[in-house]
Amino acid sequence: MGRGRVQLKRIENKINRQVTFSKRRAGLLKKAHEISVLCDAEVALIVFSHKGKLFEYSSDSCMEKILERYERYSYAERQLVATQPGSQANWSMEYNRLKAKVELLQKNHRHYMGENLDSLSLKELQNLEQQLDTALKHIRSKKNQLMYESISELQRKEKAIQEQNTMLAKQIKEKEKTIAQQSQWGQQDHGLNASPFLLPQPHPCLNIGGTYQEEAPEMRRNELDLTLEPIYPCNLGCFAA
Amino acid sequence: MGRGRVQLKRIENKINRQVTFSKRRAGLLKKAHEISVLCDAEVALIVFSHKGKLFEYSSDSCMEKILERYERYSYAERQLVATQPGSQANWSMEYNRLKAKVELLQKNHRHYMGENLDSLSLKELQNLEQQLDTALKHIRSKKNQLMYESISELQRKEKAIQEQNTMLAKQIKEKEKTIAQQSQWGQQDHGLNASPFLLPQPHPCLNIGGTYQEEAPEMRRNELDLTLEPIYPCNLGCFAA
DNA sequence: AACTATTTATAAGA
DNA sequence: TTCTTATAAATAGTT
Repeated sequence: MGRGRVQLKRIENKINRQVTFSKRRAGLLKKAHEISVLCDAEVALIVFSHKGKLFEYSSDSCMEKILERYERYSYAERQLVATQPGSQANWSMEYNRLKAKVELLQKNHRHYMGENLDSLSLKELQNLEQQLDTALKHIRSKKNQLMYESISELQRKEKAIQEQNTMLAKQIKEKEKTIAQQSQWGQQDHGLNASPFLLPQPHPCLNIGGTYQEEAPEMRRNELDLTLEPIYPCNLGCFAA
Repeated sequence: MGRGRVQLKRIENKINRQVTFSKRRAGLLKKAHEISVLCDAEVALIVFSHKGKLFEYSSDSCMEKILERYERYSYAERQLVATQPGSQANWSMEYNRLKAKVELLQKNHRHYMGENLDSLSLKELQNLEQQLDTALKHIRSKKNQLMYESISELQRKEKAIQEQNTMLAKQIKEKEKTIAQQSQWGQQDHGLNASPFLLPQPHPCLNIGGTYQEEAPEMRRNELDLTLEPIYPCNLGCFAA
């Protein structure tokens, strides 16, 4: 794409290569992100430049999680390190123990993901089903709780702001009244700027009748923005230990 | 790129999402390959579809190599392991890596069990919910499959036994006929116990008309005992270490 | 699985 | 490096 057709071979000009790398890298990362969002896929992308610099992208679940899932999938089982003599014996044992643990956990995890079910009996499947069902209930309950909390919090804030608005509007009315009275009395006093708390925001309220003030909260409730997350997912910082 | 501008958000239509995934995946893999060739870069790309299918690309040096390089890079970056003297450095690093893996897996597992949900964000909860939902569907599908197989097997057996019954009943009728004939002819022969294949079970069939024989399999199909499992679920033997 | 009207990506130039 | 622009590629919607 660009002014000329491009041959699929290493760009020999160093500058050109660097520039192309820069541009295409950006494009590649962008596309990786797009497919992950559009198609709800889990994507991990790792790029080492010719000079060895690392660039990476991973969709919301963090890189380590994805790589782990990958390793589970393509188990190019690495050979267990042969037991070694002397002081390393303990290490080796401990290491193997951990490794077995990991394998067991991964196997279970696969089952919890609904994968590799062929090895399970009907009974085991029933157990698994029940467990996941329970888990799902907990998760949904927690999710609902969070959402309700968000809504409550937003409503609380909204109410507070609304009250502030009302108060400010009242202040303005009083000021206007005072001004009107002063005008009636034909006095030349300059009281226009004597309102120290007057903020710019409340101005629109001047045009609002009393009943609209009542309706506003209901009207706005349906417009609450529940997109609590930023558009660009950031890594969860897992696996930091 | 295409006939319409595209919003960067999950495509809700399942068919559309699948098609787009297919197309964009091809594009992404192609671009990954191009940048690796054009710019002499090392690229690893892992994509899990929404359904959990794996697609991957890695430039000439194989995936495992790149992932290893990645882990080395990111571990070095985080200065996870204090540099240790002598030959134990590698062991220690590897050991800690595994340990972290175990912790991560255990944490995940708890989430999959619907526990320790307080640390999760709304978005993470949503992801988890969806994943469990999918898993549950797979599990239930597998369970149903097993149950249907059980039913088929039982029906097959039932039919075989029924046929045997019919045959035996026929034999008995013939014997009775013979006996009746012998009686008619006034012979005193004791042929009552002369039927070596007579079993106690088939007796009820003697009272059954020919048409009922046809209906019986259908009638009984609904009485199949499907309580194949004991009520008490047992653990899957996970994580005994 | 093909077909296109469009949008995007990007090579080359500044 | 960054911006611009002409053009190649990718792809969304359609058939």
